Amino acid sequence: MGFQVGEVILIPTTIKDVAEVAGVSVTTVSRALNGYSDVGEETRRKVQKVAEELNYRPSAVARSLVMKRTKTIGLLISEMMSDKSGHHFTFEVLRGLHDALAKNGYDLIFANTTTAKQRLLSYLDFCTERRFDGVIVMGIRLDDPYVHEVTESPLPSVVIDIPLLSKHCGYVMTDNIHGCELAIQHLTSRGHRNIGFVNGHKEAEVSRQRLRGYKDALEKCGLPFEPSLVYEGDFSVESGAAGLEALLSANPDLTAVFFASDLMAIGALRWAQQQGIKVPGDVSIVGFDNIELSEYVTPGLTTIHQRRYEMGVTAANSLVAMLEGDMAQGRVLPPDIVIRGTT
Amino acid sequence: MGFQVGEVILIPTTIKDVAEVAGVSVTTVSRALNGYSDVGEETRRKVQKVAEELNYRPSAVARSLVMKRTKTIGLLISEMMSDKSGHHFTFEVLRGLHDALAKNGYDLIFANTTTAKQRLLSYLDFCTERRFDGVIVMGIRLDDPYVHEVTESPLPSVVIDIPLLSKHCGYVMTDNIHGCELAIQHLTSRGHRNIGFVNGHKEAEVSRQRLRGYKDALEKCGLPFEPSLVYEGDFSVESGAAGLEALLSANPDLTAVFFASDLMAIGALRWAQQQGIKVPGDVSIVGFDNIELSEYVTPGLTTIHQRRYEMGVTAANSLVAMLEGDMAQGRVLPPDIVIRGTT
DNA sequence: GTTGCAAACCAAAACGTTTTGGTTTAGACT
DNA sequence: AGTCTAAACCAAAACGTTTTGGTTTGCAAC
Repeated sequence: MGFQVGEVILIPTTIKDVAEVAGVSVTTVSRALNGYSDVGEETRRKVQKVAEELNYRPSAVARSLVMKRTKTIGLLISEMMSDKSGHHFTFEVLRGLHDALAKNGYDLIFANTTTAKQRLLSYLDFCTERRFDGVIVMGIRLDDPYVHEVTESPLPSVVIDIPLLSKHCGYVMTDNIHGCELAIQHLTSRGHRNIGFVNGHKEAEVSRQRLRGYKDALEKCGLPFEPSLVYEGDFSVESGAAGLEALLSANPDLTAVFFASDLMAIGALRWAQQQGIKVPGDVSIVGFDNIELSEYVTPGLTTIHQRRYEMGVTAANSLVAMLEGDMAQGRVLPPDIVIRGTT
Repeated sequence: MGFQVGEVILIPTTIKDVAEVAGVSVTTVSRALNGYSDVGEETRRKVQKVAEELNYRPSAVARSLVMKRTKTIGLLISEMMSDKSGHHFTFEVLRGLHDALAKNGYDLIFANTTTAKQRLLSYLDFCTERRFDGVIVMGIRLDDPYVHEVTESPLPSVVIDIPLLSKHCGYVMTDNIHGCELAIQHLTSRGHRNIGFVNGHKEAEVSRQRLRGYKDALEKCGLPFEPSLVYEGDFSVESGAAGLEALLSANPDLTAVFFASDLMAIGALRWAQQQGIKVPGDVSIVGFDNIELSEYVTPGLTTIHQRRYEMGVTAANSLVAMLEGDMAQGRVLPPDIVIRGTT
């Protein structure tokens, strides 16, 4: 008897123990500790004292079973966001999620997509086994079939960076269209007319949006859209360098390039410096994300800031609201432009 | 009846449902699905088929209650590691932890130290309520009283970066002494004789070790230890700059400085460049950690690499081993030196 | 035609809570 | 003296599993 972990046996006090010592029923202990009104003041104090003395901690497991809610939220992250370079974006969102969830009494359980694969379960099955109250979905590729199983299920979910809205599925994302507009406007205001664009891979919804934003912004500024000015990268440092090289050789009169991620912009910046191309002298560079790195490269990277911590908080609060009966919502956060040395 | 989340009611199939449809007892369903031998082949197939059809997923909650183990590991991180700059170190360790735990069927639950504070519980009480099977402790200040409550309790734990070893508490850390030796040896091999040291705050065990390592290495190289060559920072970018400034003004003949973290080294590097001090021309810089950033600053930062992902994996495996009855262990991982442009 | 044994199955207890639907007691009102 | 009500308490059911200690059946061995 007791809680078996390894060779050790932990024996946490149960409500029964408290009841016996206090000389009342378990019902009374439960109701006394949970603040119900049908227990006498004296009895309540007695129970509290005994519970304190025995160091009683109600089992979340037992409670979850009978209450039919676990107060746990699953965090579904794809490798895309949890790989070696994922931290720049992911970590801050995570902090926001955690802080807001903790404030509401929920715990966050990691369940990156390998967890499920390890156990040969679909994400949804995994969530069902663990009886999560809700799920946060993050960095999922549009072509991942399992993710839709989750977002379409009745399990309440909030998706980050894909605008999926249904009865049980809300989302949070940055206003990418406006972000691109800020970037292009800034470049044109500095006199640039030939502005290239290096996008992320097209399995990401944000890539679609940013391409659209780039086009819209050009139009707004009265510039023509030129397909040869667009390069499809994959968000990585390497593809940024490759993108700049490709665009420059195809368009020698290019004077500025907008990148769909800071990591790509930084890759391009390094490549340019190695090639003796001056930034911003020969070519100006604007990134997207405002990761911490962008402040520390030389020259500092001009970029579009995403409120990552706030995205986490918003997603968490949105999910909690759904769990309390609110409608699912889509929330779009405004970006800001941060002007540094590359423009 | 059913699982209540918000207004929605999810009704997962239970073992009872499967039993009824398959026309057997719940005992048989349980034993059939869990591979026991006292169930006929035909019955087993029948049960499996029905379970599949009804999409049955055994409740981890109910199972935890009766099995007296939750297959969950708590992750205790202090603000120190989960603040805005924490990701450089924390995220990789996290990945290692998660990957290794998932492989063993354990889930990782975030419980940064604010979680507990929010709920007015000690960390240990929080762990007890959630009935974690074990805990990973990370980035805790030496002077945090609650952490010792955890590591001294019978709850199996593995601490990262503090050498606490007892019956139920193991640890994983980098060989800081050797790391410092690598750094100092590298600097002396380049002819430096006056080598300063900017340490982290002294509430961190790693700071103590790195100071010791710095001293030992000087001695090994036949150089005298000079207290005025040591500055106590706090691991932050700002304190790195302040450290370099202070050391330089107190010791004009300084030619190299070793920093206890990359973040501080980078702060110093930026400050130096702003002041027109050439790196590595006027002063050489070595950091510690090898965070991703250190590769991208200009010039690239020479630093001591910590195997962060491996630390996570090692800690996780160590904890799992303890849960299976092994002794708690202390494991020390070797550092490497990464030579880049600042030396 | 017992006895013994293995194979296949099952009823019930246990895990630690919350909640439902009571019962008991004491005092107030007729 | 009887009825009603409110306050204080409690027994038992429920949650969904695993496990213990069986029982039943059929067949081989004597």
